[in-house]
Amino acid sequence: MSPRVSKEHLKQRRADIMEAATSVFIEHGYEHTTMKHVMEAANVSRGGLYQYFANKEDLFEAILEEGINQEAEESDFSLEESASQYWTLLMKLMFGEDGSPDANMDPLAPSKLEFFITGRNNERRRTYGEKRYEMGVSIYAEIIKSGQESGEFSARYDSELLAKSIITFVDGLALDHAILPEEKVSVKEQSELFVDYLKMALDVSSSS
Amino acid sequence: MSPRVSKEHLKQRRADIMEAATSVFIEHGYEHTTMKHVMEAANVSRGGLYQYFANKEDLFEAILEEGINQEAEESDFSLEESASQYWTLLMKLMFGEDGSPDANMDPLAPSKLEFFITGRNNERRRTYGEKRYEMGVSIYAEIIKSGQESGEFSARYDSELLAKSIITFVDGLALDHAILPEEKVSVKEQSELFVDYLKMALDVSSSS
DNA sequence: TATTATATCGACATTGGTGTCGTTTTGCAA
DNA sequence: TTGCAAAACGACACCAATGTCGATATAATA
Repeated sequence: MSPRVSKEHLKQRRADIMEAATSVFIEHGYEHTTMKHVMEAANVSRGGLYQYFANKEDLFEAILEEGINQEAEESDFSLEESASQYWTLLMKLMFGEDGSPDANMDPLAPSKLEFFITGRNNERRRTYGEKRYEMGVSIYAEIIKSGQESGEFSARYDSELLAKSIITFVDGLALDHAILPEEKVSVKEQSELFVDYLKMALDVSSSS
Repeated sequence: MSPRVSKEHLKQRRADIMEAATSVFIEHGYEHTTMKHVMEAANVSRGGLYQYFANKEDLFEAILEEGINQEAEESDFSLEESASQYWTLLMKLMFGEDGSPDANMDPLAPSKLEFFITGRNNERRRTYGEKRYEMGVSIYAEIIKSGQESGEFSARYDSELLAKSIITFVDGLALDHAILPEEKVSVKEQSELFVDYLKMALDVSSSS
């Protein structure tokens, strides 16, 4: 009755594998990475790898969840505490900490798209995708709604619909950028234009 | 020196295979369809199939090209002849013949997304994707620019950037709709909202 | 009708990836 | 130290898909 190694070590090993796997997924994409790729990148044997993850899907989902956790703690949000400035909050949510449009995209985004698109006929995967979508929509919608109720935003448009439009924009940009270089897509310029649009739709005139 | 069958027949057979293949791609998606699926759907033997198409990629590209041809001849455009009404033209281009937002999406769209995303590390495929993107952008940009020059549209925003934004929207919508049912995505409502936005950006007040 | 070019067929060898399982190694506790 | 539970290993059997190739069937010609 003695585990070979401490739980610490196990957690660490698992984390290491996930990190190595992440870079593999970034390089090859979801569909084209194989467990062998991961084995090599993580310096782990076949059997060793399968001890931690049942298969590629399991591994990728673990990485996805990990990502959610990280985001959650990074932006453990000033939340509604930073009151009144819902616009700033919205911008931070869209573009990260500095809150202004840039050309930085999540390097894992293309793999995520693959994962959900190619898995759209898989019940489990689709359900999971829906959950994430709803989650994303509700986060944006909540902020917008709060802003509208506080009077900071115009209530001309439905908050939920605006939230979905934001997601559509983000997804569309991620998709195009997954295939094309950012200059061709004009990521930054498109983002700025979209922000302009949001300002109109929400009647915000902030110049920051 | 006599072919076994007429060229007519060969064309026809090829077309039949492509049609059958299309429905297979729609059902299973690009990555998950196999040549065997196509063989069965098209009632053709392995050897027979490979006589017409070297592999799955070749087959899918043929379908893509076919699609472009069809679109081109469908909308062999009143073009700049239907002059002055660039807005109508724009709407037709986005939403098809009736020119108003609906929830109809190209059923092959999800497979197309797969094809380009999963092939983003393939030189040939990426180049092809870029060509199609540029093509799409230039079509929209041209109409917008014409409208701006004719005075029908405001020239406040760069036509190229607006064109890219349209593509981003369309792609984003296709992506989300590939995974989620259209009610969840609110395809029609989002489209209407986007059209509103375009009206603002182009200073169009048409109520049609 | 006989001939022949070739369209079509389907069996096959090959490939590449998966998940398992018996063996070996190793860190911790006694 | 020593014993052991389980972590790590890697060979292996399996499977699904691919592209090829020699054999066969058949439509046009002569």
